[in-house]
Amino acid sequence: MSRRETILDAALESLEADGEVTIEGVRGRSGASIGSIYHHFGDKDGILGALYARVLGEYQAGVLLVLGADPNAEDGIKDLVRHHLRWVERNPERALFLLDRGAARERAGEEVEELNKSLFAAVEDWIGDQESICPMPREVFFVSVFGPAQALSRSWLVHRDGSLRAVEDDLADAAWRAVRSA
Amino acid sequence: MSRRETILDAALESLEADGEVTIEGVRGRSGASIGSIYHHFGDKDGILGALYARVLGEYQAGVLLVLGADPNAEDGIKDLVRHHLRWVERNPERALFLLDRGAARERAGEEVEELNKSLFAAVEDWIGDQESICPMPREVFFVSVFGPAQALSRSWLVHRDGSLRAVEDDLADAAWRAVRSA
Amino acid sequence: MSRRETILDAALESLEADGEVTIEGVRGRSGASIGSIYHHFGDKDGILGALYARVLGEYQAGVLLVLGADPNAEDGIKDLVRHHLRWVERNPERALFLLDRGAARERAGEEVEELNKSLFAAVEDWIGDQESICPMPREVFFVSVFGPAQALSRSWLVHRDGSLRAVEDDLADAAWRAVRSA
Amino acid sequence: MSRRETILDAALESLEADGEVTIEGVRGRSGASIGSIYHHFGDKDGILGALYARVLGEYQAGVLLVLGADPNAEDGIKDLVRHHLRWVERNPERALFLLDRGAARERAGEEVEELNKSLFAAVEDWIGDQESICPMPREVFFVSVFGPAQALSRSWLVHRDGSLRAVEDDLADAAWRAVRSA
DNA sequence: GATGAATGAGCATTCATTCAT
DNA sequence: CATGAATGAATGCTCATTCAT
Repeated sequence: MSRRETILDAALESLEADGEVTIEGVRGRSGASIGSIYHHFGDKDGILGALYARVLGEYQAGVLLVLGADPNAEDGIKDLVRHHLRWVERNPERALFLLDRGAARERAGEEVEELNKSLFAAVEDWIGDQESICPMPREVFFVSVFGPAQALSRSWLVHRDGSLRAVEDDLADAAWRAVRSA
Repeated sequence: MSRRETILDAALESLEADGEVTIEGVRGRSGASIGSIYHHFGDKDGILGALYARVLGEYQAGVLLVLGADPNAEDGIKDLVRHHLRWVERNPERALFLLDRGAARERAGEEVEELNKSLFAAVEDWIGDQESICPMPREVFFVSVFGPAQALSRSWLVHRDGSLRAVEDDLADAAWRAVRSA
Repeated sequence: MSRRETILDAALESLEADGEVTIEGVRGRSGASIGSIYHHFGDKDGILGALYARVLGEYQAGVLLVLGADPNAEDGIKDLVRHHLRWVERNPERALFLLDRGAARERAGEEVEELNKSLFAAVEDWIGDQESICPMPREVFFVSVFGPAQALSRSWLVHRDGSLRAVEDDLADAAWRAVRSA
Repeated sequence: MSRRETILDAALESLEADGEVTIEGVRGRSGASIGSIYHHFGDKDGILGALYARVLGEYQAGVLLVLGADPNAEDGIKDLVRHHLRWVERNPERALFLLDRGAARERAGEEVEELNKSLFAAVEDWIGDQESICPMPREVFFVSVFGPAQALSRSWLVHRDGSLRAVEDDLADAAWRAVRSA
């Protein structure tokens, strides 16, 4: 594995262990020198950006897996919501990172743009012009499907009581109602 | 105005100006000494908590105003969504603070509990057992109504391009579809 | 002695011992904490500026002493040159600091302005409209008197071979010739 | 152009652009690798020394040009002063480098020794035993001619207000007075 | 000759917090 | 209630230099 990857792994470990990423944490866990870290990432934002891209990629891989099964509209929407909740519950620190770091996203730049673009494309490809989906602006569609799950995830990430499983069907149903036609 | 209020005002100014709250920033803007600040708030979390309570109170006052008109279910839900989007657009820094500081909420403790409790009560009072609302767990209802608006707000707060006005009706419609019965 | 003065003393010690001023050096020698240093001076430039003002003040005190004797033009000019060379030889590190830190002067700001202003005033007060001084722009007068001594000092500060005493009379004579009338 | 020259050019660009020379700056501007830079110059002082020699050579070339016209003592002295001021005004960054880096001169070693030796020789060759020059130690003669111009240049380099042209005749006159006999 | 990944000591700075007056 | 000097752990970052390929 390349040094760059090793450092990024260490950054992820830092995130999971400490809830934040510090250069010292990355150095200690990666075994790389400070200089080497800066050689590969420029500055801390460089690490955060690369990390954001990686974690986002992992999350989106799950989304693409859902779509890969080519479900009908209702099943797809509901599965997306369930996938979101389960991924958050299994990866709480990564979820917090993705949810909180609007800033890191900026720096991630191109790579994240690419990821989002291809995800959007995949989703729209899947929905196509299904009549069962109520026509609405794209961003409204996205936040209608994922917004409630994100809000619930955020709340759970802070309190961590109970399991998101208990409400995933209710939330999936609500998301489907929000976007279905008629 | 009491010293305590003056300091809290300064904290808010700091937040709007710097996007964050530091003791030094509050000191400079309030004219109070560091010692005085600690005397009144104990520690930084004390300030953040009080600030959270104040800003949340401002936001909720708008919500209560919407409910005060005692609208029917559909109009109420849609107005809540519109109110959310408009408040965010008018108060971007406060919105960011409310959206990002799940942590501050913890420390705000009692005061915020009270606020939320009375808001929840007001909302449930208003909804009552209206048949036009699909039965679902309370938290699912809340995130279904506010979650999409929050997600869209967050995205807008990062990019700030265009106006949220353009999509508020679409979003209000979707929220209503999500929670209405059949 | 005030903490501020103690820190400034330590900065001077650092300068003499290491030829440069570092925060760590000042901390170690002053016994003050890093925080205290920053409390009093804001940042490193703040220390450098204050130090510049202090050292400049020391140097100028000697100049004022020369003028205080109210010598005639020729003796005064020559004494100023000799004072310069002797002060440099006795205070090589401070001289280097004064000679090299055009930058620090900037930050010293007001205090240095005051010092220079009052020195200029004292010098012009002394020269008055003596006919034995050739009329010339003020800055030309100053660099004609001090410039050669500064250039020689700088060279000596780098090599430190021999003593400046050996040439002080020649230099004093040349300075006098440069500014005397006819 | 040889790699060595390319690197030296880049160092000069770095100097003019950043006011300092860093390996990274040189690398970026030269296109050479870090390893290559070290291969050619040994260490940073090696670059600084070579740069010092080059810039000094450029400056001295102008001096030699003045002397090449074989002027009488008065015209020569005055032209040297004027040449100095004009060169500084046209090459402020190089002038700062030459004026400030007594240290670099050390490391420049032989090459600079040669340059200075031949310049000194040229100057003494020109002055010869002209009776119009007041007898004085060589170093006193040099600083009497160039010292005031250097001091004025240094001041101008910091503030950069106005033009040195305005005082060049006054300064040339003063320099001539300083070294002429009787 | 050329490359660039790796090194790590060293540096300035931030900031929440304490406490004697 | 108010003041502000003092604290010091922690952080991000720079930069000359080495060396295996």
